[in-house]
Amino acid sequence: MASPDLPRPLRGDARRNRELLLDAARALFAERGVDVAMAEIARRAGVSNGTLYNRFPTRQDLIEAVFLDRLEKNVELAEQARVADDPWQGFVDYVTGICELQAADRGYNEAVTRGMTSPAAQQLQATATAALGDIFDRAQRAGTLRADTTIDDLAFVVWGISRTVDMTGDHTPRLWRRHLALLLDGFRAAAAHPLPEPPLAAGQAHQAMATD
Amino acid sequence: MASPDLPRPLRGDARRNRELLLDAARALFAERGVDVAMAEIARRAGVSNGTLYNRFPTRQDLIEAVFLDRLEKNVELAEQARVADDPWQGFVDYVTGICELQAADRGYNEAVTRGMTSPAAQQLQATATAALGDIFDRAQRAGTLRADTTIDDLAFVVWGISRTVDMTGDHTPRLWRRHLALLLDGFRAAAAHPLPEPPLAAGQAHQAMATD
DNA sequence: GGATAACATGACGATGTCGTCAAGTTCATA
DNA sequence: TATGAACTTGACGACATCGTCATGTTATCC
Repeated sequence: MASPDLPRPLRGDARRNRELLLDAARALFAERGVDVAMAEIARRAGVSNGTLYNRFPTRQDLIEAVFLDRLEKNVELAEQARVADDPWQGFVDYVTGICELQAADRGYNEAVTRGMTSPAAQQLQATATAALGDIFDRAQRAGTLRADTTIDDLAFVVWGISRTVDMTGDHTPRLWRRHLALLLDGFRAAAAHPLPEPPLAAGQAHQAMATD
Repeated sequence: MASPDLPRPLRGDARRNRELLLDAARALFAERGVDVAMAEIARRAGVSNGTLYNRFPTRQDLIEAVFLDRLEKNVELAEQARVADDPWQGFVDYVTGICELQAADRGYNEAVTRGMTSPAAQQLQATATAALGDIFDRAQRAGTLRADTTIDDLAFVVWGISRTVDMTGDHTPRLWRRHLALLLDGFRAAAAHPLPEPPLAAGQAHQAMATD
């Protein structure tokens, strides 16, 4: 049957409209979050809402298409941090990097929270998780990162910083760095006091915070 | 002329319906947040939506009526912590207490975030803020709480924990205590590394996090 | 340059929420 | 117990968003 399951390529106008929609969605997601009205995205892109639904049948499809490159950026950050000269500095740089992604785009954290289910996204997340494991191991073996933490504890950082960005981003756009500095001091081995609860199990963390 | 500006007392049935509405709203706010549909609150209370709007013309009125007693609880926690034997323990107890309030009631943090504008609420917030100032001073003078933090930095704790509760409360209801422990370790003087940004100005913090 | 599949359009019905109001009912007072 | 004010009711119009679909248009291929 000569059927390679490749989807046939889009027609020229359809491809152009797809790009216009992605641009519009990217901008609106960044400033107002991923729950903006679909009709508004279409209007901003200069196409009808019918076209929007033709290209992206569900909001989730649109979200995943928009944020795939942010996931790639995330992986890139992790790869750099994994080979940093100073293990602790690598850890700090990575964490700071993903927080910067969030500070720059209100929709990013919402998208990751919702979960990215496309195969491409899953793959990137797996890669980032693996690299993050190395980053953690190195920093813990160096004795700077406290030994009783897990990569799943980074969910606290991501969640907390995104909330601070939501609350203060408009008015004091750099304040989240203060929040992060306080949090990071709590991750130092020198600061360690016993933790009262076990960390999130790996599966739960993945479900809840995806990869970043 | 002979006009004490006291509002006349409600009629018996109206008073009863008011209580039914408050009970219904309290329960729904706690489990689903303060944005539940007004009609659903009325239905749960067993009255018509018209009655709901008669008693509480705006959602904000209802929210403030529901959460006033939580603010009182907050003040109570602060008064206790202010006279604790160990200043650091007092600080920890207070912070843990307000986090417990949030963990028990999804609506509480939303309500405070939105701001409580009634005179009674404002007064309670002012009292709590004053007590919190003392708690901070004592713990800093004792040398356990790092000196470069401000009461406004507690906003980070409140915001972060509420987010963690939102994300994990259903599945791992005690996990937020781990998050809090990590945060508190970052507030210890022994852990202090320089902070990159100045704290929120007092006015902004009040606006943003109210009193807790 | 014509035929056809791919695509775009925007009006539409469905759904959910809000706050109001005219009409009916109940409480409180004398 | 009768009267008027206080209160309750639930239907209603306004609004916003969603996803669909019949119709009209455009690109692509022979």
